[in-house]
Amino acid sequence: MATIRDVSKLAQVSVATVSRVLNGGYVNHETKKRVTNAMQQLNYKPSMIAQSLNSKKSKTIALVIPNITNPYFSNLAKAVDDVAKENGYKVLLFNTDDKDENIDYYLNIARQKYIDGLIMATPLKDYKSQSDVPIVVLDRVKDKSVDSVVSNNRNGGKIATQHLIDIGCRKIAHIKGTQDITTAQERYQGYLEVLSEYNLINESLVVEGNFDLDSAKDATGKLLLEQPDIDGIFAGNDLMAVGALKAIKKMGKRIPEDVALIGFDGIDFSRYTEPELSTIAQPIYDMGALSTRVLLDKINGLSKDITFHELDVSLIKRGSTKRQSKGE
Amino acid sequence: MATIRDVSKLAQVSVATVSRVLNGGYVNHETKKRVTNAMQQLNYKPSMIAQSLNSKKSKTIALVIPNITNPYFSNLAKAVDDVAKENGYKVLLFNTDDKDENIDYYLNIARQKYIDGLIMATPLKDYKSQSDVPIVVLDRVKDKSVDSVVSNNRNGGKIATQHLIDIGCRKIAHIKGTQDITTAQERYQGYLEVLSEYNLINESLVVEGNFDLDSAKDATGKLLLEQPDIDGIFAGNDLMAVGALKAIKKMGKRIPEDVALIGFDGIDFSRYTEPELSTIAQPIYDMGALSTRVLLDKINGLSKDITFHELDVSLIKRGSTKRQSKGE
DNA sequence: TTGTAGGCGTTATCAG
DNA sequence: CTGATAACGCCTACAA
Repeated sequence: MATIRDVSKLAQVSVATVSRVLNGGYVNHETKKRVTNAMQQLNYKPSMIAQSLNSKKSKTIALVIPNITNPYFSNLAKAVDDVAKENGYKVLLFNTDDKDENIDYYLNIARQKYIDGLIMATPLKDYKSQSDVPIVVLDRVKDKSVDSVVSNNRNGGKIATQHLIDIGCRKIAHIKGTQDITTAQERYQGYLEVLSEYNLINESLVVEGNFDLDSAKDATGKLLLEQPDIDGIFAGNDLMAVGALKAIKKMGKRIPEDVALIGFDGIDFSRYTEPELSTIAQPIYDMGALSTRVLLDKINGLSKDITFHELDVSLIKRGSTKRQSKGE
Repeated sequence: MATIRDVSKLAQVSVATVSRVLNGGYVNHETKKRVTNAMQQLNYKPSMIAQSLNSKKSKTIALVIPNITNPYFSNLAKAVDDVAKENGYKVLLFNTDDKDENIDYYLNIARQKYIDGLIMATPLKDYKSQSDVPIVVLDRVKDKSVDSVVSNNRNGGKIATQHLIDIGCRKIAHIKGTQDITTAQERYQGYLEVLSEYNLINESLVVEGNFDLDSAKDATGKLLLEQPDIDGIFAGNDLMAVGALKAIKKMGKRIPEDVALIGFDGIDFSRYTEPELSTIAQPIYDMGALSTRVLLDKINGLSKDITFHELDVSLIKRGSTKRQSKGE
């Protein structure tokens, strides 16, 4: 590993000069050429570690997510990585495994490695942002003391529910997500709001799932057994919608003829089912990209004040809600 | 940010002593207590960057994958992260975006950041492993000069094909993956081997997909149009199997009655389809975990020689191949 | 335009 | 058992 000193010797200049050609300072054209030649001969690349030690910056950001295996988060990661790369930043992956308790562990590592900033996409309640590194959070509105990027979940819940009503559903169930997660609350809120407009609210139509397939499958199975006349289901996310779909089919009901079904997220695999799932698409990639940009701006001091971005969701109509507009 | 010097002052000892309590050297019990107290008061955490500068190690490994969005790789990433975390290592994410040309870029970053080792899960042809950092590759057998972890793709191809035969298929098509990828070649090989045993080989039954859904859907559509009597399809991976499934259904054929279908990988979503997909499951998590362990052993000098691990795949029978053992 | 020297935070060596 | 001090590789005044 060639060091700056090796280069300086070979080029017969001081290390300061080498450093200058590296970072763009005043340096004579000729000597500059000598230096770059030397660098190439030695295949010299500056040690980012040494640079970090005195700049206290690392040109890397950390992405904190509960589970990279979840398509929602892997898509997010892709976006973050893309934007980071564009700007010469690296991405350290912090997969919390849904263990929010360990958040301090990650925060400490961030400090110790001079991580320049964090993107937190974990549904963490509240952590005292005692840390001094810039942070952007996703999907958390509670505390407006942090920069955040969210999508309009409440509105999404409304759109989904309204869509079910539009295609003729009158007994609409909701498989809600874990309620300590704000996004789940909001989607539920949206659902309630629309139903109340139509005087269709019925508490027994709401069950809670775990944001995963199996919990939703079970819940839906029971629900359908108790109330066979349910004609529409809004699932809190796509994964649960798949679970619901399986339960519905298992009972011998047809989708969408007997029960219409809509999910939330707009994950790729919502297209894999039969029928394909209608869903409320979140601009996942955009959210990841935007939060990264916001973070980088923070890091580079381009933006000083706390920002709050809310992105729009959109309805994707597919087979699972495609009816011959029976009713209105 | 408290430094070791701050601690040393507060505890009234030299930095050397602080360093000793940190790394476990001889130090008097009393003074040790003073030091740890000081550390706590100051909320001192050693700078990993400074440590790295000294040791030329970073306690972080890099994971190089083509696309984190692909469930295969995100599951891999999870495994790598788990094992790394267990051992106090961090994971830097290198998402190549299928651009293998940039591999040098990543290799350089690795050098410049004193990355301790790399896990390469990209279907790269060959790169001169001129780098001196330990590397473990996944899914590449060509060159046995590198440590590698693979699964038995050829055998998987055989098992899949044999299974189709066992349930009575006689005209078995194969949607193979891009053939510059060794794993795709091997699966294809396995397919051919079994068919040749039964004298069932027919070149017109093989088409190439792009490892993604849509390409496979198109390919299968055409294939089925030309040869309506195909009664079994082995897809090169699960994603393509989903594509095939859609094409089959679109033609009004039943699965598995008219056409049986089997995929490869064992990705979660192979359960989301209707019927659920039979598949050859790779021990993805195990592969990721194992390769990480191999890498860490390399890093810590516990293993000096080049190792080659081949893991077994397993047949998962599900709805898409469930027949009333018609025929043999 | 170029060189010298001090500092970034730790660890390791070598005396005491 | 403890304390100076030199490295690690780079950047940045400060001088020249």
